[in-house]
Amino acid sequence: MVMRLRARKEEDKLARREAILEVAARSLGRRQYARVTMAEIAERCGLAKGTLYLYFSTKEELFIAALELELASWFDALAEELLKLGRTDPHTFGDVVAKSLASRETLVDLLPLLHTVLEQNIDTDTALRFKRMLRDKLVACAAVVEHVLPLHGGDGVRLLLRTHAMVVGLRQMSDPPPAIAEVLARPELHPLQLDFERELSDTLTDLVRGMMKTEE
Amino acid sequence: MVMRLRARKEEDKLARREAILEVAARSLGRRQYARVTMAEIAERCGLAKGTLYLYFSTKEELFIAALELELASWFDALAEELLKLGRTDPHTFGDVVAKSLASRETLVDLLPLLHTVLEQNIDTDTALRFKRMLRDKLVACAAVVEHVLPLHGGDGVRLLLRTHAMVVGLRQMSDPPPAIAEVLARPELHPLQLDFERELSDTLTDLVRGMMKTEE
Amino acid sequence: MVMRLRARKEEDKLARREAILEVAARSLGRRQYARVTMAEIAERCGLAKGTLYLYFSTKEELFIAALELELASWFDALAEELLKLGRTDPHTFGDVVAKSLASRETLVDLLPLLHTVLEQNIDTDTALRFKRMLRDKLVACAAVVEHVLPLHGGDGVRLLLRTHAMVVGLRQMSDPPPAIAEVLARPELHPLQLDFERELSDTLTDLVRGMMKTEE
Amino acid sequence: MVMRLRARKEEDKLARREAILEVAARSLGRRQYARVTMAEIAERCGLAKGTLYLYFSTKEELFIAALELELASWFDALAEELLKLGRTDPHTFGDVVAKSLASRETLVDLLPLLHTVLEQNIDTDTALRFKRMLRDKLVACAAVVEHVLPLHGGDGVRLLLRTHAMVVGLRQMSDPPPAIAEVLARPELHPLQLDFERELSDTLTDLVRGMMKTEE
DNA sequence: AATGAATGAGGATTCATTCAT
DNA sequence: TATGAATGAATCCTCATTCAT
Repeated sequence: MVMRLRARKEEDKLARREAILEVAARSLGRRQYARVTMAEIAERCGLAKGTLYLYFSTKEELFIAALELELASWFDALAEELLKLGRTDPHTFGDVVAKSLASRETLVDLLPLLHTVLEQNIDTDTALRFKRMLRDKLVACAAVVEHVLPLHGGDGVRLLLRTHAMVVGLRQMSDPPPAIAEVLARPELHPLQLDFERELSDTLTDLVRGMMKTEE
Repeated sequence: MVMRLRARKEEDKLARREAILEVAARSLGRRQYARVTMAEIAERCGLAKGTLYLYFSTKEELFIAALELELASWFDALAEELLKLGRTDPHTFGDVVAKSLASRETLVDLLPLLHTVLEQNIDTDTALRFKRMLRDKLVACAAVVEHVLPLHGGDGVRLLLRTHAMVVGLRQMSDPPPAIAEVLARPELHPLQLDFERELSDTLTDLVRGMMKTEE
Repeated sequence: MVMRLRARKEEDKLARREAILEVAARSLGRRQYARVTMAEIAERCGLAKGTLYLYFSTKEELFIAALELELASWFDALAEELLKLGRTDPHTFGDVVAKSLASRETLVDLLPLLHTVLEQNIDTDTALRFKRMLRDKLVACAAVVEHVLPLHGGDGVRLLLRTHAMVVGLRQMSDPPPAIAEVLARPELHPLQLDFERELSDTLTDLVRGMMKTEE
Repeated sequence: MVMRLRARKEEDKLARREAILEVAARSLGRRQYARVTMAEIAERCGLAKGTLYLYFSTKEELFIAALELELASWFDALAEELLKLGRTDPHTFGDVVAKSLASRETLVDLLPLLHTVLEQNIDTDTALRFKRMLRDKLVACAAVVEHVLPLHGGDGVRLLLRTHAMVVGLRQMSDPPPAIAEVLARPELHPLQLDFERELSDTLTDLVRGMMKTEE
């Protein structure tokens, strides 16, 4: 990813902004946030360090913008997919959600940052904007969820928040760094191994089942 | 917490070790791992920085040992409590587990570190020892879980891992730093607010309900 | 101060040049030179950063030109005023000079830069031009000074140079940044507080008295 | 100046502290404060950058401490010298003061920093401590000045403050960087050349004369 | 002539870790 | 065993200046 031209037009600048966001998200991978340096991102972008700061005033702003983008896009995609699905069952629902998340590696990498580092270093305005976006998308998507599953009122939001929590926790358990993966490969440690998509799907299925049962 | 004496005997050394672990765990709180410095821990212990390195060879070893301690103790306590409980229902189970976790702040603070930073910086031996401990406790506790709840075989382990995942995710969502808490206090952002214990309890209840054998 | 039009004619360019100089001088205030950025000056001018470089090839050139303007204008004004005054006494002289400087904040802000930063970063040509201007004005003004005060030959120049030195030193002592001003407000630190104009006037009065021919 | 040993004893630490201060002051010379880097000072000390921060928490603290040291020592030395002198005349006084300052290059280099950068970047506590020291020394020295010269009450402090101002201004005019010195060497610019000690001495002589004259 | 995006050298500061005492 | 002074790599960010448009 090399960008040499000057982004003079507004649309070029937006494009560059997004390009940076994508590079940043991909640079993170499963690494620690602190290990990703602005210098590295800049280099991968083919830009100078200073240029990054033309687009984002701090490292945190850069990453929260990346998360914002990914998150909004995921909510939209999920809502659309569920809408196409129509009335459905817990198993299918779990599958669809798990698959949509498993295919969005960068989102899943970014998500744990939110509470871990980003929220500790952003200003009120940024936080407010982000949280509002989150709330809007969440509520909108929750309505769709309640449309395709027979849940109690308010359980759409609840289910999505639980999904969020589950994703953060599961991802960390299912995708260890190579050194740990090697250790986990030993037969006696087999019970500690998890497949992200499969486990998320199963968990959601069970969870939805449990949330529906209450109904009667 | 000030320790000035020399720990000459083996038992003194162990006591000091644990004292350090406790201080470390409490020092973390809801802060970023990177923000907790070895200097700070040393000072709180009333020890010199160098002394910490007599007991733990790196910062990561120190924190993983702290987690190990907390985790083992929790598994044991939970197993015991469930055993006392005997055959039970999803709701009670959820309550018991949630309460036992909510009362162990330090464990809950430490848990997210495991995959986020600790596993990225420890050597194979430490990892192996930790994972083995985890497996042992997990399997033992899972047996108890399957004893008190009518689950399918293997679902005890599964439920505990899901609980682990849930705890990591939920905690981060339910205990934001003050600046974010303030933002979340706005009425329109109310849906994003969560109470850790209550939400964990409810989620586990629903999850267990969904996992239980249909008792036909 | 916004300038949007293109400066096509030579006179327009000169006008713009001076407009920039004025903005620059005013931007400095009592701040550190390093804290005044070219970006800030450009913005205050309503110009782009690059445009500044069409008029001045470095930041230092810009500021030395600003100083040059202020200084020349001050010398001229002072000479004129003294001429109007005619033969006078030390006290009146001190008053007049002090008042004329106190009313030229930007000059007084700019003056300490000369030796502190500007002279460290300008090329020989600029230095030569500046120094020649200074010499010319200085000598001319000194002649007037010797006309209104009974000084020994050569003491006009000497007095003006001493005034220059005094202004630089006094200004820094009499106009501290707010945080320091607050500290100085304490009663026990009262002896360290100075009023620029008053102190300059008194000092010059005393100095002239000491330099005057003993009128035997 | 290379220091390799560890300063374990309090007195060693103090010695090292002062060694650093001296290196810092000497590193400044007639250069811009911003051009002196912590890295350079560290290297000249034969220390690591981090070590500097064990002794001074910021660059500003380092330089203000250096100034404090020099200033206090100068006031003491001057007071002592004047005391030895006993009742004296303006000319001798000017000579003594000028010589004592001319022999303290580092003090004279440091002095202009006080108002230019240091006071813009220090916290209230440091400022207060510094100003109190300054006041104490100033008042004490002023008493001696009034003892050796027939001045009005309060004129001792006034004279010393004027001296301070004069020093800052004169030094900058009398010791230009080489490039400027070369320019000033031209015959027509001769009036702009000053010798620090001589000019300071003469100015003080005249100033004191003027301050005494008022008397009658 | 004017723009402003891009540059990139540079600098202060932090902190886990080492090691002389 | 304990200390804490010393280390030095590492990182974020700034800003004067350039240059493609």
